[in-house]
Amino acid sequence: MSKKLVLIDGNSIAYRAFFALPLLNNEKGIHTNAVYGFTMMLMKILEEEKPTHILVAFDAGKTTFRHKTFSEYKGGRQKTPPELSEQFPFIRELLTAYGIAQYELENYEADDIIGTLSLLAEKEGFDTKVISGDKDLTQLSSDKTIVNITRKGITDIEEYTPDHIKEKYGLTPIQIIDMKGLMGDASDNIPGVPGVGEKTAIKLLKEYGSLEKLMESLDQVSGKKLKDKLVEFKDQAIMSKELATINRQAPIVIELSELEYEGAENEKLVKMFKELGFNSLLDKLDTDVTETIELEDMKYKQIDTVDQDIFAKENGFYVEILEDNYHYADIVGFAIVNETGHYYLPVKTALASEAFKKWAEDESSQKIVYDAKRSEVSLRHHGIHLKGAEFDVALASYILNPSESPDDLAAIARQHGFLIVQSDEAVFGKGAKRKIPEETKLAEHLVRKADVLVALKEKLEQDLWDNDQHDLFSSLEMPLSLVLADMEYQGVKLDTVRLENMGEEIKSRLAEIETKIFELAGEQFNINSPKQLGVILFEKLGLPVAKKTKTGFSTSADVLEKLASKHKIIEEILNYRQLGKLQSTYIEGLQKIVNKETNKVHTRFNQALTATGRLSSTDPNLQNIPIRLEEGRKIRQAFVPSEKDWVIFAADYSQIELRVLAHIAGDEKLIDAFRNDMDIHTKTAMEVFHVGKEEVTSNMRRHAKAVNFGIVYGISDYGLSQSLNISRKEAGEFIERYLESYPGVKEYMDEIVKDAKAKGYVQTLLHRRRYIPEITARNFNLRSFAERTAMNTPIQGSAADIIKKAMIDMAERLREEGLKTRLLLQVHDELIFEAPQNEIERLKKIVPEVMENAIDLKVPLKVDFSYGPTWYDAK
DNA sequence: AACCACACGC
DNA sequence: GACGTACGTGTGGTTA
Repeated sequence: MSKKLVLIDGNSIAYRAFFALPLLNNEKGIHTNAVYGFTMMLMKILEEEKPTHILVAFDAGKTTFRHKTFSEYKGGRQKTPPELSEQFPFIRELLTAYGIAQYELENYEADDIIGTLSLLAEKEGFDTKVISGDKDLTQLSSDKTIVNITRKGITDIEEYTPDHIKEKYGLTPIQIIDMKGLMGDASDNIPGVPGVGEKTAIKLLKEYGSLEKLMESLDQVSGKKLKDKLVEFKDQAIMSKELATINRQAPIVIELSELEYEGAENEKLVKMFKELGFNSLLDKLDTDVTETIELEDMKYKQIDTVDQDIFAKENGFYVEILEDNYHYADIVGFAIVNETGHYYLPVKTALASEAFKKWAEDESSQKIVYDAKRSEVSLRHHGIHLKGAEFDVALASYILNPSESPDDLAAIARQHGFLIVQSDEAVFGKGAKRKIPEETKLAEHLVRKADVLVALKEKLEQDLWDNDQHDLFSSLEMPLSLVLADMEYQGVKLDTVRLENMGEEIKSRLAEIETKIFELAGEQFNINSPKQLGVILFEKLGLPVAKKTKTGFSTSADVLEKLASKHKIIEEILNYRQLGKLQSTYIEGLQKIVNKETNKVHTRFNQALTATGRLSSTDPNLQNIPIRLEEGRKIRQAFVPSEKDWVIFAADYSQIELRVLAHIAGDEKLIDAFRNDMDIHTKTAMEVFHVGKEEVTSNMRRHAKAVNFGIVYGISDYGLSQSLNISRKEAGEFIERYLESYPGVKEYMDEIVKDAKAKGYVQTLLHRRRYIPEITARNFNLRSFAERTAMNTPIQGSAADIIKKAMIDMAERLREEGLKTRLLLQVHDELIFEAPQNEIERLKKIVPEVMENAIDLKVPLKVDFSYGPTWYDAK
């Protein structure tokens, strides 16, 4: 068996983890982010690399042999933050529990230990993997040694093989040292040659091979300035190279055989993880350890005849369905836990029982559930209308922290310290192996879940009160789940004949385009393969390469559009892509999921997913049906009312996010613009370009629109530059001018960032929260991203609050007025209904009225609507 | 099965 | 001195 050695640069990884993750605390107030990140990284490495041998190297003292060469080495470095220093003992302890060797050596750095051991390992025929956050280590890369450098965070890595280095820099691994010698390294305070950066260094090395050879042939170097610098700083360059060179002959006493990895001591790890509060990592450990020690016997009663005695005023009620998609899925079992006891109800018993149905439909009997909508919809398929589901643990958890994404009840329970439930994956298995276990195992699992629901409710409800979010939960999200359940259950009717015809037409057009493309390319290939397409375009046809992805040439639409004038094939490919997308995602996609008997599609709205509070839609996603291009928009002709002589009625908020911004920021100009119902993009163009209304050109309006878009979505200057195809500098200037134009907005942006820093979170008009720990990050990008998030979330999130409120109000109004009209879909700022012809006149009044009055802002909300025989016509 | 590149909506 | 840049869903290709 081949031998595999993993060498980890301990200090570097700890640093990376510390700066990449927010400052987590465990219960005792000890900082744990670096330990957590380190652990995640270790778990990943152990799983992916399956090393036979492993070692973590640490830097020893402050000074090393390099300081003799250059006393300023690593000078000017900020000292290690105490929040990080205090975590090193835990990392050491963690490694001990993992049974992983650690090593440090007086006068040497971790680099040198790794360099020495990897050389030894090469001689002994090991395959070696080096893990670090420091690119210097790439000089160790060889055909036996691969160097992984963390890119962002701790788990995203870049793999440096000699080939990759060649591709990236055009250099051999050894030449990396020469490069450092020439360009220096600010972080280690290695001076290099002033004025020589990466580009110049690479150029010189490609020409002369090494620093020494370069110095021998200095007279041949082109460029007087460069030559002078090289002459002047020759000695400094040579010293820099020496500093950057990893010592591969360090006096190490440990032997490779001592590094053998024999596996972790799971019990120690479990104990440590618990102390550190790493509950989410616990179940990644060997499952028997965590679960056998955690779970004591759960006493429950299996119910074969339902009688009144098993119900109470407040009940934990768990409805189990194994499939992801709960429409038409089989219910697997039920559990009820209340003051009278713990009960497991087999499906057959429950569904055949009148008493059970009566209880489920009894509003006054309160149920604490996990995923109310899921439970409601699946019960409705059995003729049961679930009522009294007043506390949904999944929704409560989401409201408390929308950025967490627990994937089952056990995960939520664990977050709150309840370790009495196993994960669904552990009980049911995953992927192809997912199945219903034997009944006693199933029963116990379900009863545990119902049990923990009751415990969680108490905890979560208190947290909601503490955060002033109880109203958001009980008056918005809970009632909304009922509205959404109705929408999903109702479904949307498709004209499948129409869909089929469109599919036929597209199919023949695709075939034509394909023929043309093959002719133009001079050969046949898979147009859908970016890899093959790249070879054709950029190698065979020799088109200029504008952008590369990490796997090869980029062939994305924005790249291709720039090549359109260079070759006729481009236009055809763009066409092919467009039609192919319609065919595969929309025509075939919808056909795959439509109910063959009713011709309806039943999407699922995920109410507990996005960090901003928006909904999402899956199977099918009905929130991304084409509209921008006419070709695709026609897909909407296949969305029709489910009853004869009904119509589709669509109503959308006009500029809801910018109106929300006007309100939150209290910007007078923006408020004024909306009160006067101005075209906001034209208005913005007038302000940003300092022109009158008449002088606004379409291009100015387009730019202004993109800036408004950027504000709403929190994009960066880079993002804006991409969407407008302008330089980043220009984009930055646009944003600046925008903020000058609307000083109230500028003030809001500054305040909200400050506020987020102080509180650690931002919130929406209806108290939806989003925590933004990265706001204090030292890493510029991480922090910038966090700042944009802080600015954007209250805007987008409040808009989401408002439309959710409108949905609830709308459902209530339709009920009150006894209308047959049904709400079918929500697409972030619009609501889509199906309605009988004879209700249209009333809807024209009611819908805008309800939507516009969902909330009271400093500016009016404006709703546009339209209707027609298909969704397409409702435009 | 997991990952990527790409494309659709807001 | 570089980082890598609204979000979410689904598809086909590729690789493991």
